[in-house]
Amino acid sequence: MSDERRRAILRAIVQDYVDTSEPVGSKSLLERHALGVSAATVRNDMAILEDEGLITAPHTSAGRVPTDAGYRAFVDQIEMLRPLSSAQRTAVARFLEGAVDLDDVVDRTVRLLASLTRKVAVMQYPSLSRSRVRHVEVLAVGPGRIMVVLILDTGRVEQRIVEVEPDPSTPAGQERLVRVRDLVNELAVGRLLADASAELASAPDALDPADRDLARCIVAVLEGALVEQREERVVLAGTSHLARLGPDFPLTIEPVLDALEEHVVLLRLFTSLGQEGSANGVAVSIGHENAHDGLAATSVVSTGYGAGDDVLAGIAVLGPTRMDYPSTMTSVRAVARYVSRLLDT
Amino acid sequence: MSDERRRAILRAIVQDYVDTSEPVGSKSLLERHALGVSAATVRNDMAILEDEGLITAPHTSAGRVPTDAGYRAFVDQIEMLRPLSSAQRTAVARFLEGAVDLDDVVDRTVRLLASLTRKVAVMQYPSLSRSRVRHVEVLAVGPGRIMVVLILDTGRVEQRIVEVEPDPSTPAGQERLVRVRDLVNELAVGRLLADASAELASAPDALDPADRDLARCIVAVLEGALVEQREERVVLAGTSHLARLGPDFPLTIEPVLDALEEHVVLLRLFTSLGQEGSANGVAVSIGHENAHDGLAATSVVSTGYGAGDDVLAGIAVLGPTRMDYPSTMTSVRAVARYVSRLLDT
DNA sequence: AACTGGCACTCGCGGGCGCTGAGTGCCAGG
DNA sequence: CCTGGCACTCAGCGCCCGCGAGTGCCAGTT
Repeated sequence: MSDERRRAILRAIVQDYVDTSEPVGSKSLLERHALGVSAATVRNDMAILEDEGLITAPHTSAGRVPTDAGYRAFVDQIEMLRPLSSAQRTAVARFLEGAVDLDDVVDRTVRLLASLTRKVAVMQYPSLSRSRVRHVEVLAVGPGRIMVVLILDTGRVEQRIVEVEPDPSTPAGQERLVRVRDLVNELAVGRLLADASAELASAPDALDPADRDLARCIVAVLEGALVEQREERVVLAGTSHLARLGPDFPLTIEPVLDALEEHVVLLRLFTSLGQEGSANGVAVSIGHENAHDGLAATSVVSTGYGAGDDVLAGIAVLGPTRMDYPSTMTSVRAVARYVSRLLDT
Repeated sequence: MSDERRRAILRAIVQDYVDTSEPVGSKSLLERHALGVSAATVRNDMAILEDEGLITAPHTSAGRVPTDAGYRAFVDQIEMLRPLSSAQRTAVARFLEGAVDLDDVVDRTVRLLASLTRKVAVMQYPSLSRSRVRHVEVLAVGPGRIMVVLILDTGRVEQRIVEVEPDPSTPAGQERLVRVRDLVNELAVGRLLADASAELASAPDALDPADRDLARCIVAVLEGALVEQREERVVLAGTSHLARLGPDFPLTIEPVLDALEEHVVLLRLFTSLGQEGSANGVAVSIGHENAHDGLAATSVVSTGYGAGDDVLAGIAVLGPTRMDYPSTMTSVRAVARYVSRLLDT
């Protein structure tokens, strides 16, 4: 029956522990929060919370500290996020305003988020698979080699050089290139990369045999680019904030730094974004919930961003499990929205 | 007159301190090194070395520790570097062998160097200014816009989209593009980017007026790419090794992490490479010698690499000033040589 | 049944104390 | 110019002890 109160106590413990970074005991809890009960009652509830595995005592006769599961419960019961303060909001807008190109947007965004949250910020470049084709260009470079250039609406440009038969640098070859290029553009422009790729799969059949090989080759390049969405670049900032991780530094910071260097690991942070964890559109992964062992002492707050409705890529913040989840979630969400709006133009 | 002996003592102090990471005293020095003199003599010499600012005592009645200047003197008197052990050599070769493209070479190299030295490795992508032009392509993308693609012999591809008058997508415009492109290629292919740029500066004059604007435009793009050599990408690995920096972590690691995030700072590490500090071709920057304040507690060992004789870019290792300079220098030089050979093919 | 006040118990943390040992500077003698 | 010896310093370590925050449990109240 006192379930509601126990939730409140858990919430209070998490808040105090985040504030003070010291284990919190029944008495000091009452000093800071006006729960309507006595210390003894709080103690009893704490004992129950400990049985449930939500909090734990580092030593006998010390206060309690939330466990990963405790933070999880705390995060799950968050219903609404306060919006950013207006001062912060203008700071965000101002900082992002000056960006000149895509690289600059990403760079500024990730730095902004890092300094806003005082944690490590991670940002994925807009995903190829979710962006649309703006133009495909094909050109001959040297005998027997062509270059395929793919321009996407996010401003990304991908190019690849491939060998091809027959020699495209002859006049006849040139003509063929133009023909195939026009066809490809007609079919692909304006579509999602994935859709375009599917659409084009059947394209070679519509051509006369001489052109088929060439077209297949171009399609293969597009598909290659699609597959490489996994190899997306990831940018990060604010690693120095890791220095505030805990008192037992060297042990705890080392695996984290290692993890941050593995781009594969970083990209995996964003895989679960489809599900949209909380109702707020922000996903939180706490401590051991993280796939990578090196991140067992950290939590990741992530969300997606993108022009319009499409989720192009992910953006996240990484910090100690002992973090101010609500405000971090607010910051991540706000920055994601701003950058989305920015990319929309 | 005992100058030679004092040098030997300094050398011994540096070696012992690097090994033990504890201040070294006169007595323990004699236990590990067969200098032909007594402890008292060593003490006297130490006092002199301290007066010269090469060593310092953290507390009264503690041993001595080398200062930045002490390390400098130590490094300057190194004459030859031992080559890599054959086991290491095969490990290096094996690790780099599997690289599939330029990105992979850089990635593997920097990781290799980090794990070899157990320090942070920093590597600059091959510099544009030192690489040669392989091909220039120009194509119309949409009305009034052309795309200039620059292919370099290091495998890099740079592209830029620019607005141009008159409209190049008309048949006449197409012809113009081809004409100018052929001219540019004729003049630029095979040259260093810088040379090509200079050569092309006068090119527009040789064309009839209608083509001039277009040619100027292309030249401007080339020059833009040249200027951007400063914005070269830098890759790093092994940041987790920073955890072994010193006992007073948070204070010392934080500014270093910050510095590592500023690519401008990292690039500046390589500016002095022209001078070729030591006779070994490896440059060392110790503690406060570093331009950036955040690196005051670290030393940087750097050298250049590149296909053939040209120095394309830099590669470096960053670690605490208390490091094994000779072996670090050996590793850096060896890896630079291997990667140079690799790029030469 | 649920809450409260009280009580006995635990134990981490910080301060004070004294010893030890490595290290130093200096001096007188070879 | 080097050496052995001597007196001095002081950081680090181990030890002890008291404080105080925190706990669990129990008996009493509502």
